[in-house]
Amino acid sequence: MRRDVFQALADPTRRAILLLLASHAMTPSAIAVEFQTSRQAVSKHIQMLTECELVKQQQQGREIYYSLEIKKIKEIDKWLEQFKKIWEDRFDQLDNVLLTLKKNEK
Amino acid sequence: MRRDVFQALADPTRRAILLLLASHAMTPSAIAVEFQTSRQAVSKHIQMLTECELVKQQQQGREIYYSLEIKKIKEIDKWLEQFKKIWEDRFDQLDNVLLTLKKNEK
DNA sequence: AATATGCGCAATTGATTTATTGCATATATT
DNA sequence: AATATATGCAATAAATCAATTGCGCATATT
Repeated sequence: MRRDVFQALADPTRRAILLLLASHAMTPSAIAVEFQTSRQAVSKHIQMLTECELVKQQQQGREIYYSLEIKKIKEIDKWLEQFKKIWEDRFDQLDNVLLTLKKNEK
Repeated sequence: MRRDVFQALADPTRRAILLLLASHAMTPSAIAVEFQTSRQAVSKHIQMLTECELVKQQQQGREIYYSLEIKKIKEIDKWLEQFKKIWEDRFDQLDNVLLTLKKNEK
């Protein structure tokens, strides 16, 4: 079973759950009422998010509050940074082109 | 068929292809030799990346060079920004805690 | 103590994905 | 002109995923 952060983000419901949890911790049942799916479906999504460590839990009596694990979100950002170097470089190249054009105007 | 950027990133081979194309444009056959999969499998991945506009093509004779579409990568970054606000806020809160502690020391 | 609620776990089913195989088409090479 | 190469497309099979259903267990509520 594939269980990495990117696989977790592939599902729109899971992305929505992450956004929900971003503002405050919630129980699975509370999350379920926000969507059209069943509590069990949400539970499955949460299970995956937990396995990927995108979400952490805190038990309170019989309720379990889930909240966002920001560390992992940062990992995605790290992966993106590999590309940021490139797009900055390309902007640099574009800048150079513009500079050359300006010089030629003179 | 789900065909969004996040779904495209879910597959590790596709992520690797994107990284490959980040440095320079490549043909499907050239990409295929870098991995263990067949050319057709790579072709399928590229097809999906094209549909998501993560990749653009440029035909040169019978060869097709694929290269990264940086715009779309930025879209992922935009999605992440929703969370960045939160984690910055939480750092602010942490800063406040530290400040309070320092004040109490005095 | 009996009942209700919140939750996880397992089995099942249907949908979606991934990789393979085989083929067709267009462009090079000989 | 014949052959080789680069590629896309379609059909199929295998793997994976998502949602439902039904269950059991622990914690609240009455």
